[in-house]
Amino acid sequence: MSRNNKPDNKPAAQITMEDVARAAGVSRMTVSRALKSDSPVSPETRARILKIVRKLNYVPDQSAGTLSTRRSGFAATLVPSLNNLHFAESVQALNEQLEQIGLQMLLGHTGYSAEREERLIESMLKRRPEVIVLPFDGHTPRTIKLLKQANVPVIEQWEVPSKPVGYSIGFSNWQAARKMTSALIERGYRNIAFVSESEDAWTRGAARRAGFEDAMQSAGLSAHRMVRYGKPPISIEDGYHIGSGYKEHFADADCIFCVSDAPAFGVLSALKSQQIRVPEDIAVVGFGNFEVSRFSSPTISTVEVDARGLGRQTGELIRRLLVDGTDIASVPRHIEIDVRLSFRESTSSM
Amino acid sequence: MSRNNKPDNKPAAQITMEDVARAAGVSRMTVSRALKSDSPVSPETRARILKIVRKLNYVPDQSAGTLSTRRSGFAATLVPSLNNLHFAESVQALNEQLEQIGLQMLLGHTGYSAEREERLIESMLKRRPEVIVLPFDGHTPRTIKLLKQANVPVIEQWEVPSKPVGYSIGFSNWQAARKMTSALIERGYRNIAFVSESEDAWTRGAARRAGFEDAMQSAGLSAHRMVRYGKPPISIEDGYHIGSGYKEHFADADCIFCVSDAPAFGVLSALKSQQIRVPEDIAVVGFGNFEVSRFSSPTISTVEVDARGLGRQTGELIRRLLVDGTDIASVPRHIEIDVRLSFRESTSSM
DNA sequence: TTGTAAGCGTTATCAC
DNA sequence: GTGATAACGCTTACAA
Repeated sequence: MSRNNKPDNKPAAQITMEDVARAAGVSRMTVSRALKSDSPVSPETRARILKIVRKLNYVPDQSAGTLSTRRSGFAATLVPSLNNLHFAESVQALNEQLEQIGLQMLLGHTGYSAEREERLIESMLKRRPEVIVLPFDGHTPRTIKLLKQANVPVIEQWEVPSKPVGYSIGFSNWQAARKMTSALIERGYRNIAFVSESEDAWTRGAARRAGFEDAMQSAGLSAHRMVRYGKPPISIEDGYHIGSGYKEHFADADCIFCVSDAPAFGVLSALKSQQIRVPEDIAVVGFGNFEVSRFSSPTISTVEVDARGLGRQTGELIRRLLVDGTDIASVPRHIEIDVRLSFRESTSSM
Repeated sequence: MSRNNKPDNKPAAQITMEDVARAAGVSRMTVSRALKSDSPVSPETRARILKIVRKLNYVPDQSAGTLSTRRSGFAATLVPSLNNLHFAESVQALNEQLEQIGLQMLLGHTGYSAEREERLIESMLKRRPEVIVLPFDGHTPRTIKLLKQANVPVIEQWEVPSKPVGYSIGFSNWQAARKMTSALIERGYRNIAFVSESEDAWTRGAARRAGFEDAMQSAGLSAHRMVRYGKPPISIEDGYHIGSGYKEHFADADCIFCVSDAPAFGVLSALKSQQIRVPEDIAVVGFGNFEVSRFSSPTISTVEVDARGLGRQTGELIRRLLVDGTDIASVPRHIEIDVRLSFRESTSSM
């Protein structure tokens, strides 16, 4: 689709370095140097130039700079969805780091779709990002090819990829869910149900589900109580809907393990409105440690994941990879994010 | 801070249009035309060129394109914080629209700081955005100057600016809070307290506070029950903290009106843990209609704001401004977003 | 410390 | 329908 700003389709002339140079009676190069704090320019000329820069409100055109230096200053960043405080927080923390490094984030959301991810990457590559950050949720073969050909560091987040494209930062969702499930079994729960999205192929939600199944089967228990509902990201409302079907889904269950805190809160809400007591009648467990689960009543047991920390550490990894003076060979290929189980009021201690 | 990818500091050579042209036995221009669907190229040559493009995995460098066409394809977008589902949803909705128009979002968060906003705008202007979207929370004089000089459409969101820089889309926070307060008074509440951030100068939170005060005073009631706590964005946890000081703050109040749903949920949680009944002992009201307030118990009365709709309509406004074929003079300078009061269980109907 | 010249990779423009 | 040439605004590399 074509765009224009002016009816006559001629963009307004911009103020260029040449204009500043002329006004200051120097060459473009001197202006260019005056704007870089570490370049050799006499203090007087620099002062004079900067004064003119301010007077003319000159703003350098970074497209031209990029073309010349072959450094875009972009960090391509993909998230599954912003509509999830976890991802939003990690993006915000990462963005704060990027600003310090002098990188501008290019943000896109995949909507948990590998095809959308492929399109986004394709379009972002036109901007020549210096690093690519994306969630590990399974990529298309073409995505992987594009990533490798981009010839810049690739960082996969939120998982421990079996076949990493480049760097990775995260934790094993399978392990985490398995650990929580085992802990629940240890606390005496036997008929645990699992709540997750309906279309979660390749997502980390599916890994959690598999971890749950493995833990149950290893303990000789049945993992047949599976409720699949709602497209990713599964919401509070989806959880409420599921919880409203208590008799159908959970009549013989003693615990409901949800793929994230959002549906856990919704399930809790639905159970409450049916006068079903938590944890006396049935326990509810989430995943992610969203703020809401610390203040609901009862508070929700969950798997604590430090989203801000993940974002911040991603930024630090990028700094080590891109900023001068680091031995790139010494940078770890994977950074493990700790998760811990947090038992609160929605499960009984038994 | 300087960056490099390679130890030798020489970026890898990229595949250029020239490479494709050579392989296809045509000139660069023909390749360029073949890649634009609406340019005149014979079907055969186009097919041949596209085949080579795919084989070489050629990705055009948009920096060069931008330099030539003077169109960056960027939409600078600022939000106060992503750590707020409202903003996150509006950003996501806007981003979906932008993709259709063929614009790439440049995202930054101001953290409710006018100085940060100024720095962000300054840095984004280097990318020559074709449109600038930002929250109305009061700008520095320099920010306003920068915005005007940018010579592109500016869209302020979430308020009805008294002195708009360009276009605007939103609603009057003052009016909305005033309306809710009046409705609460009509329902019999007299000693209403207001909960808001501690440092909210220039923010929309302050406008809500002022609307509350005006409504109280107009009704001959005292607006002295003000609790200010937590930096923006005020969180669930801040609300919990405030609610925990029930005796200190709310002993003689009959209703707590919170500047957003997040602290309202926190207040509710704290009251519950002190065995204070809502709405029997005291009512609680929020602002924004976050998902959580529809599923808490009791459900929270609030001012409904359609964040996704605001994002979507911002995108539509941009389309009208930038896409060919629209008479720009016919585009409204302000788009009003409807808000409605939603009374739920946390207030009694009286 | 400053300047000159030659690109960076693309597209607008004008020929043919 | 296709090509040659000249920008676009900046920085690298080298010279003075």
